[in-house]
Amino acid sequence: MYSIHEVCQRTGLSAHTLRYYEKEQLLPGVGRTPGGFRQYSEEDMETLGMICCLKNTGMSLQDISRFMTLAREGDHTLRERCELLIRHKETVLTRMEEMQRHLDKVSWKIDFFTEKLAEYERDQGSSGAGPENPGD
Amino acid sequence: MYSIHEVCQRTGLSAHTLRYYEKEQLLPGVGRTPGGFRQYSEEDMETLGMICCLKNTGMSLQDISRFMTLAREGDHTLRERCELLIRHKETVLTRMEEMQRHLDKVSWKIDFFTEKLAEYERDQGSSGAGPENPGD
DNA sequence: GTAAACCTTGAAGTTCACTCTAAGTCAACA
DNA sequence: TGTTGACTTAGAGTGAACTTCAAGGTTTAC
Repeated sequence: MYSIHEVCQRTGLSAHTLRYYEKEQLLPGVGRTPGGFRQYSEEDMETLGMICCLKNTGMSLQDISRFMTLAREGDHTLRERCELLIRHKETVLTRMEEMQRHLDKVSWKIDFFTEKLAEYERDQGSSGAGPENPGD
Repeated sequence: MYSIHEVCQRTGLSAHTLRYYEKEQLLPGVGRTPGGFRQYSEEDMETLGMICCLKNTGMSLQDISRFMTLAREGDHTLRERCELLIRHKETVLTRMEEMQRHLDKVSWKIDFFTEKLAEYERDQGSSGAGPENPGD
């Protein structure tokens, strides 16, 4: 059993965020001490691991909530969850390929700017104050 | 010269978004017809290309706005812009590597769920209504 | 036993990137 | 000349994912 503070340290999520996730049905029904403090079980920690996994690959909290609702319904939703994960993986792969293409464009721009910069500094050097280390 | 409608078609951005970008200083000073309608020049289109390039690689509109302000200041900001782009590229590469790691985790989860599903369906098949194609 | 640190709740506030609304203007066509 | 329909503006609204606040209850260390 872990306090909210321990869970923060293990997951990197803030206490605020953990309470928010509970409210939003991503991880409902977390246990309480007699005093009313949250107590996370080993199973809760595993669920949180899955939540972070999905969140880190860009799934919306709403979709994660739906996935977790299915998980709570039991093994008869295994096929649905499996298919959902496979579709999600494909989405992420597509997104990464797109990102690579966009990044290629940024690389071209860098080449273009580097060339333009070299030209500009050559002009500055010949007509202006001169290079800082002429005899280097 | 392009009307806002033509720019929408060429960039995939909505008219609302184009006006918003103008207001937010990403692309200020777009020309007007005598009647007050926006007229985008060839140069504006190039700037928009750069904006989309940065946006598509996840740069915030605030940072894009800063970049565009530098661009308007002239060639003496070339070095700064070049360095900025290089740093951005590194950030994106790091983000993509992280994403790949997170995606690997999703893949493991899929394997795990696939196995669990096979087990579950085997159990269902032996104790329940039986497979749908017993003689296949 | 009391003070400081930490927890609880519900609700309001924040940031980002749009997106929509209202009220009015402009252009093209019958 | 009138009527569509696309354009203009300022400003309000939206949704996602938190984040902060206020007011109070619980633990723990001295």
